Amino acid sequence: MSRAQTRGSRQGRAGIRDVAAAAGVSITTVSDALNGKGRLPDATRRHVREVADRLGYRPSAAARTLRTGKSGLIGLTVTTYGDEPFTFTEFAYFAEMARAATSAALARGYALVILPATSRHDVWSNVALDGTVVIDPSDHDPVVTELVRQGLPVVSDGRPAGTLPVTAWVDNDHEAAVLDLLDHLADAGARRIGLLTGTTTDTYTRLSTTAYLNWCERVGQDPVYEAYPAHDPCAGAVAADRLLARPDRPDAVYGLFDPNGTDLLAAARRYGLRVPDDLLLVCCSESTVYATTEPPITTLSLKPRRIGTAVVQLLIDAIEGIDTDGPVEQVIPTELIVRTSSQRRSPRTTVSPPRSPAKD
Amino acid sequence: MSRAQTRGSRQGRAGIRDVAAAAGVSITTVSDALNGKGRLPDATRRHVREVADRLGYRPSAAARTLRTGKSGLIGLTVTTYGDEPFTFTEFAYFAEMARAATSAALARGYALVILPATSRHDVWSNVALDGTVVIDPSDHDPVVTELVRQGLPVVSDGRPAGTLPVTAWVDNDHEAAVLDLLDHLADAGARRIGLLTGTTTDTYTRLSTTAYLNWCERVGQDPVYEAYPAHDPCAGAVAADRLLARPDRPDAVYGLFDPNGTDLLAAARRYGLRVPDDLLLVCCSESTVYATTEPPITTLSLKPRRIGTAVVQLLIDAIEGIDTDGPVEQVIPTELIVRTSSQRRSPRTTVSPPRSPAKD
DNA sequence: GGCGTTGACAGGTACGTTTCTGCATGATCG
DNA sequence: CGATCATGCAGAAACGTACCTGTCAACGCC
Repeated sequence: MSRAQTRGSRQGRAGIRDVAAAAGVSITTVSDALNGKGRLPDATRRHVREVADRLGYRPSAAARTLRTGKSGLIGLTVTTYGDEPFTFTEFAYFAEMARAATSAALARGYALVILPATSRHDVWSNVALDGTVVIDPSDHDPVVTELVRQGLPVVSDGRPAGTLPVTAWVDNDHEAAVLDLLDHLADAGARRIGLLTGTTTDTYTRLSTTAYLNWCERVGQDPVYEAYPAHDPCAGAVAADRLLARPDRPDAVYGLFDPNGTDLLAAARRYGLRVPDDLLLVCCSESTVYATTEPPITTLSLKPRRIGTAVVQLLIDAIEGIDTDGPVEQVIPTELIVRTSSQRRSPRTTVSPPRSPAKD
Repeated sequence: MSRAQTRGSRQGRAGIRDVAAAAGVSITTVSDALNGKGRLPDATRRHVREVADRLGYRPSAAARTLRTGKSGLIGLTVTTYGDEPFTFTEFAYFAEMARAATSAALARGYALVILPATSRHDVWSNVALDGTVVIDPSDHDPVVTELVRQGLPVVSDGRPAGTLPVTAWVDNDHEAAVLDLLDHLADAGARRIGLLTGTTTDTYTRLSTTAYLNWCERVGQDPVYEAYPAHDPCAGAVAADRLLARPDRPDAVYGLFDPNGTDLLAAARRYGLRVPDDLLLVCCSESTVYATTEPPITTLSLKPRRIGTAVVQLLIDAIEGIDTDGPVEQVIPTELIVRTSSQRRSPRTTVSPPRSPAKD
């Protein structure tokens, strides 16, 4: 059996060799013609392209990756709780962030691979990545360390704690956001502001909580807060209830996590507290449901779409060698979407307008 | 410069050659030792493994893929609206489905790549896929056709319309779900049930709408419905308002899309309609916020987690050659989560319990 | 003691690209 | 008119792995 026969009879996809043979040119010419490289007359280029189309030729991604060292794939690392990737409470944030990141990556010719932040590197080593986005990495994340050791650029969503050697990071200014928000509540007449926070040690929770404690110290208020494991969807409702059941019940509450708004609203109803008259409410959320709750709830948006886009842009810049020295930092402003729940004297009982389309 | 020097001085990752040299064995032995193949004494196996660890050896995914023809990557195709992948209204469903799919894939050693359902195959051909999950493919989806032509298994979430040659599909029985739901509303005393539906032609919308029309014909009710472009987050609120503003205002409404619950609730408040006394409400949603709205809203869950898991299992089965003839079909039962909004006479004013953890 | 048999490894090829190098051919120029 | 040079293309060497095909020793068997 000759080589030619072997080639010719290959079932499945046509290779670059087949195209070369069919077009009567060399492999080099085919590669150059299709990739727009080399010095070829337009006639040859067109001819090759046409033959390739006719044969339904698709270059092998694996071979290209092996040869060039670039796969066009970006890892999207999500924290896992138990067996499941990403937490329930992060849904809206994660979905929006991932959506923007996917979109930004595709626009630049990259695709996203969802990977868990487990240290089992058997999954990681099975996929050729050009770089990785890490969401809220822990202090000395072994995955990040390993990736950086391999020379891969790593950009984190969330300020890296400790000496984590990321290529770049994007984050909000969580302290400023919380302080601003607490001032807003105080302006609306809050005397004792409570906090619904998490027991986890991630950067977001930590920064937000210390910002709250600092604010309390500054204005001379005793901290009133309940912490619960944020990845447990039930625990939030229980913690909200506990917070409002305290003898030193707060007259305003900020909830750090997405579902806290409905949790707190339900708890307030149980205790006969009117919002915003007896209790001011704000929570950090990307969900649009809070525009149509009764009453609509003020939310703090972390702008996940801008974060997702920024993270991917920085990563691809690093991949494509737009080098900078030292980690690049980018701070995305938050947005406080003020609704009825945080305005003590509602100006008038307005008809709540339809949700806004959430443009950016 | 000798070859050995070239190898030795290679910056970056160590290759299988380096491991073989350092361990004093051949490349074959290293490959066999690490992959658990061949006939090697345990001593050699351990030795090779240890040397590989010491050198920080990670096999090249690209080379492995090129050699074996398997990449361990599964495409997750999402419909795009404009530039953005997946729609806003699908958030909770998509997030849960993707979460389950990711988890199931990882458990079997595969990773998910998010890809848009655009026909621009330049993105597709840049990544080596072992198979693809397609969410709600359109009638003669060119992407699906192309993938199948390449011999890749394709499993769709949603019954394929027309003669789309998918390997397998998973879906709910949407007709049965809608009929069941409408019966439930009728049992609760509804005399005229309205529908909030979409203008898109995807299978879900189409099947659900025709099921509604059939039901109306069967019980002799005039259909009362409003259709709107489901991918526009504002249009839902407007359509909900329009539906309740009609002269033949329904006394019960089913909303096909996730945000319809809050949209309808807000509209009902504008018109002074009490839920469930004046208006019964059900919507199709995976969101847990409907457990804590005022009143809690009955939802139809499509069980996206079970769908995501099933889709991935079927796909990997096909990839790994557990062949079957003809497309495999799997129907996942829906679940009607009955809450206050669809019970005309609420048995007693219960304290609404904390959200359930949504186990499956 | 010749002979299949089996264990333990080495050599070499193929996977399908990209790209470096090289070789003709004709054009340009001093 | 020979030297130089751009042009258009072909050959072949990688990229790093997996696996098929040996080879060589030791070993039991009649």
